[in-house]
Amino acid sequence: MGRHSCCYKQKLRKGLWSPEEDEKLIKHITKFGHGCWSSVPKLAGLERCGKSCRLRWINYLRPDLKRGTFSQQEEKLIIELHAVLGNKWSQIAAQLPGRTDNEIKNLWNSSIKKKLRQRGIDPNTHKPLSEVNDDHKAPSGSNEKNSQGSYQVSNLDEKPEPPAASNYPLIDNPPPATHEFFLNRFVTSHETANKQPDSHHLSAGFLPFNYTQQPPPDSTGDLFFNTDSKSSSEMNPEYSNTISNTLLSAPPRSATVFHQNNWGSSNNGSNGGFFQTNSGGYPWGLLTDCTKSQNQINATVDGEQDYTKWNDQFLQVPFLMGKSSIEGKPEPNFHELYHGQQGVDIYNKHFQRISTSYGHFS
DNA sequence: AATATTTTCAACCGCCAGAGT
DNA sequence: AACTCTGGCGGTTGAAAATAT
Repeated sequence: MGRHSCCYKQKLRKGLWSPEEDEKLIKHITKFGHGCWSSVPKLAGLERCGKSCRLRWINYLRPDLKRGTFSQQEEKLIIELHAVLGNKWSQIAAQLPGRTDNEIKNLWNSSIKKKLRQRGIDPNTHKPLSEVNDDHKAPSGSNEKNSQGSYQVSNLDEKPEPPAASNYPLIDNPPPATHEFFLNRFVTSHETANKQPDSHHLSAGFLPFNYTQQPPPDSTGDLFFNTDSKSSSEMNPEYSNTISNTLLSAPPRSATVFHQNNWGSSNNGSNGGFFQTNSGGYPWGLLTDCTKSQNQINATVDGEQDYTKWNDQFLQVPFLMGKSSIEGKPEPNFHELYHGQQGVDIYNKHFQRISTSYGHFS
């Protein structure tokens, strides 16, 4: 029953990765990108399944991970996001640059949950335990529900008493838990991203980074955000369809393999380009796909494949989820925000993948 | 110092959706 | 339509590390 095919293969190593395996994987991806993960083990000389390689890279080896302990600000943000998104770890991770969903999930399960309970908050509902279970009397700390039905959480590392010790409220003036909250929050907290002189902005919200101007005519792999308030039908589907494919990987930040200069402009020389193709540079990420023959993959190795590159600015600015009108736990609704209309699911999917990818690689 | 217990977190598992055949 | 393959996700496990006794 339904085990992943890779698990059937014999002689595949499991368990912790050795430094030698790490080195092989790093060398391979640094040089060739991951392409199709299922082909990585063979090409990299690893006795692992592709899934294991992917996980090792995403959660541990990719160079843009922050590592280290979480700051109080990060913990606070995780709690806020969890209150709205629930256990959508990948979506939460998308808002915390350099952090992985696995890392956040571990933090939540090992630490934050406990802290919240100690402060009388049910970590599942984010309501006082007294409301969740009549047998539990919530402490008279700083986490009481306010008049709007939300609660405030003080610094979780502080002792619950006295209430005045609350030095960072969870949400200053907590609105209902909808994505409007995120719109408001991030627009203000990242407003500098909107001050780029050449930026185009969304009227209904924002995507806080510069967009490409127009895709170069010969580019096939560029990310293209049309920001001229056109409807989705006006957005060139040829380019929009490339979004998910171009955002799966990021270049290494290591100075030895990554040069900012190669990222800044589109390959037709115009400014404002985010991604660059057809101009050599550093292979990273989705260089190949599973539909290519081995010869084509080899051609990639020889440097004939288009490379997708990330703009460093993009990597540093959090992505934003769109407003959702769905009641209860909302789902990101990118196209509604972005295009002002519904029914273009592909944009939603792209958005989610972008958001996730951004979280993974920033 | 030795042992027991608890915590951390890297990795795995199973499921799902999408794409391709 | 049914099947396979793949990537992605959230839940869970268990070895290693940290802490308590």
